[in-house]
Amino acid sequence: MSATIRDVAKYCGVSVSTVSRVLNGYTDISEETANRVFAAIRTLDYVPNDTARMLSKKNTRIIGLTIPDIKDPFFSENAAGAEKLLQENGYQIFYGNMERSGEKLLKFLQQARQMRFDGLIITPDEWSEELLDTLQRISIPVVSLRRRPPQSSGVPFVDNDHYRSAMEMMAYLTGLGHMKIAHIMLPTCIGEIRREGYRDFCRIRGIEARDVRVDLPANKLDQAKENGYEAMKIIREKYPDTTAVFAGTDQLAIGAMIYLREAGLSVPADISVVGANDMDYSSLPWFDLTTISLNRTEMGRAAAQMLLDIIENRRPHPENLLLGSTIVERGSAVRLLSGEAEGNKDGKAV
Amino acid sequence: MSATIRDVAKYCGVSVSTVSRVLNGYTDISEETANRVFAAIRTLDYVPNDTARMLSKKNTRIIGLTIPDIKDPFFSENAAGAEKLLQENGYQIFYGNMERSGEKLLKFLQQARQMRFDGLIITPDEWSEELLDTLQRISIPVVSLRRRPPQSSGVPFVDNDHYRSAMEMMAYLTGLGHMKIAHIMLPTCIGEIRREGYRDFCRIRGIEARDVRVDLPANKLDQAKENGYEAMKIIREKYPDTTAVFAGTDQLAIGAMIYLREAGLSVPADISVVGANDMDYSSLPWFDLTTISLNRTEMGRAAAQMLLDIIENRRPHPENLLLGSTIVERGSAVRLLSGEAEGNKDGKAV
DNA sequence: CTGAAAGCGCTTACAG
DNA sequence: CTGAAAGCGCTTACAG
Repeated sequence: MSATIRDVAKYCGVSVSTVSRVLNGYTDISEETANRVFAAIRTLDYVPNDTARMLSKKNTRIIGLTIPDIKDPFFSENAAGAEKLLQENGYQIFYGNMERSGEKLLKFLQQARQMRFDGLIITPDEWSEELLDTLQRISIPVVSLRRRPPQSSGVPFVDNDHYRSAMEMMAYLTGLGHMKIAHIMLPTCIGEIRREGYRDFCRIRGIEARDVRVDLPANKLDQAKENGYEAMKIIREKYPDTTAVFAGTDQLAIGAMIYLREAGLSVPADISVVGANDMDYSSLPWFDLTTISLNRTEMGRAAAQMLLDIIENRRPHPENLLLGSTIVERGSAVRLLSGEAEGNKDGKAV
Repeated sequence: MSATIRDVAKYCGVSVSTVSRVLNGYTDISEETANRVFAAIRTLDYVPNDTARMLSKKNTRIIGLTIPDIKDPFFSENAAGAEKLLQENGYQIFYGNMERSGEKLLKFLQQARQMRFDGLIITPDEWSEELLDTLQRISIPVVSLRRRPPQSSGVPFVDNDHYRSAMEMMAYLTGLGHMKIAHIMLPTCIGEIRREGYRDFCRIRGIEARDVRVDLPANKLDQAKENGYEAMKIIREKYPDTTAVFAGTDQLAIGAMIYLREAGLSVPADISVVGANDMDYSSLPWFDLTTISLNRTEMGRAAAQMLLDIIENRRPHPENLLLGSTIVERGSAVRLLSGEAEGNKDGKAV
C-alpha cells in the first residue's frame, strides 16, 4: 500500500496536523519543519489521497460537463475553453458522454450527486419534466451551455445569439445583391432560432421566405449529407429562381452542394451557398464555404466563468449570456451579377 | 446539507450497518427491513456519498483515459468502445485531455494517483524517460492504446496492425495494376510502421519505393492539407510517372488531392489516391476516397477488456494485441488501363 | 438477520 | 509554530 499522511508524520517526527498544514500551503510553519516534511514526502513517495481529502473538505473541486455526442464537433472547443478556465481555478472536469440520450443525462446527474461534484455544465437536447425535476433537487450549481432552459427552471445559460447571427448572414447575402434566398432549417432548438432570424429578416425587408425543414438533427455528416441534398432538391423544385441558399449548418450546406453538383449547377457561379458553424473541412477548396463562425472556445469559457461565479457565490443568479459571431467570407457566395438580378427582377415584374 | 446514512438509519430505527447492507445489495436482510430502508431513502432523498464510499472501500471504480488531442477524430470511437465495456462492469471513465503535451500527461498521472483511479488507458505521443519512470512507480494498472511502449516498460498495448494494413493496401493497389506507387509518410510512430509495411512490400515485389516524409504529425486537417500538398508536389517532381499515391492518412490524401486539383490532374483518371483511417468526410463525392478502415470501437473495447483483466487479476500480464483492418473501396483508386501500364513499362524497358 | 465498533486518510477548529 | 482530538460518511469484520 502507498504511504499515508501518518507515515509521513512519523517519519519526520511531527504530528499529522503539521503535515497536513504544509501540504495545504499554510504559511505559519517553520521553514525547517516544512523542509523535513517535503523531504519525507519525497523519500516515501507519498501522494495525498484525494478521496479522503474530498470527504473531509466537503468539496471535490470537480465539475461535471456533459457532451451531447462525443462526435459533436462543437464539443471539443467548448470543452477546451471551459477546461482552461476551470483548471486555472483549481477545478477538474469530469466528462459525461450522453450519446444524445436523455436517460444517460439523468444517470449522469445521479452520478454527479453521488460523487458530490461542485458544479455542472450541461447541454441537454431536451428539457423533459424529469430533467427539470432532478435539476431542481440536485443542489449542485448548474449552467446550461448551448441550450436554453425554460425560464421557470432558473437554470442560467450561455449560447450564441443565433437569431442575430442569422440576421447578419442574411444582411450579408442581400448586401451581395441576393433577394431570392432559401433557408435550410435544422430541426433543433438552435435551428428554430436561426429560422426565426431568417424569417424576420425576410419580413422586414419584404422578401419572400423560402425555408425548408429537414427531418433529422443532422449533426452527423452522413445524415446531413442526405438531408441537405433532399432540402436542396425541394428548393430547386419549389423555388427554381433561388440565387442563394443559407443552410442551417455547414454539413447541410455540403449536402446541398452534393445535390447541386449532381444537377450540374456550379457554386457560386450558378448559385451561392452559405452555412453555419465553420467546420474544419469547410475551408477545403472544393467547398470554400462562406459561413458563420461561432466563438466556441469563448462560449465554453463563459459558461465556466458563470458557473464559478455561482459556486463561489459572487453572482448567485447570473443573467443569461448571448454571444456574438462573425461571418467567414470565403468563395461559395458571390455578388449577384446585375444582369442576373435584373433578369430575375424583370421576370417577376413582367 | 443532504441526508447521510445516519439520517436514514435513525429515520427507520435501524443501525447504520443495516442501511449500508441494503445499499450494497446484501441478501441477508429481512424483506421488511429492506423495504423500510428503501422508503426512508426515498422520502429523505438520500444519495450515498461516493467520496466516503471510495475511501472506505479502497477503490474508486474510476478508470482514467487520456485523449491525445480532444479534436482527434479517433478518440471518440475509441472512447465509446472502452466506455461501453467499462460501464457494463461498473466502472466510470475519467477523461483527460492531453493536448499533445507530455507534461499534461504527467500531471494527469499524478492526479490519477491522488484520486486513486483503479486503472488507466493511455495514448502518449512520446515515451519519455520521465513518463516511463512514473508509470513504473504509479502502482495503477495501465494499458496503452494505439501507442506501442518500449518492451522494457512492461506496459501492454492494443493497436492496429499498421504494418499488415499497409501491406494489404499495397497489395490492393498492385492488384489494380499499379507498380509505380508513391507513399506519403506521417511523421509519427504509426506513420513509421506504415512506411515499413510499404517499403517491405516494395522490396518483396521488386518495385521502387518512393516515399516522402512530411514535417508535421498532421493530425489536424489544416496542417495535413499543407503537408499532403507539399508531399504531392515533391512526388510529381521526383517521380512524375507515379500512377498511384498511398497517403499515410486521409487528411494527407486530401492535401495531395488539393495539389493535383491545382495542377489540373484528375483523380482517379490521371492518378489514383488512397488514404488511411476513413474520416467521415472521406466519403464525400469530391474525394470518394478509398482508404483503410480501422475498427476503432473494437480497439477501445479491447483495451478496456485488457485493463479489466489486469485489475481483476484474471491475466496479470496480458499479451499485446494487434487488430486487423479492412479496405474501404471507393472511387479514388481505379484499375490502371493496360495501355498506361504498358506505356510505363515500355518507358522503363526501353 | 442485526448492531456496535473500528477504520479508511484526510482536515480543522481548539488549545497552547 | 505545533499537537491532540473530533469529524467527514461510509464499509466491514466481529459478535450475537
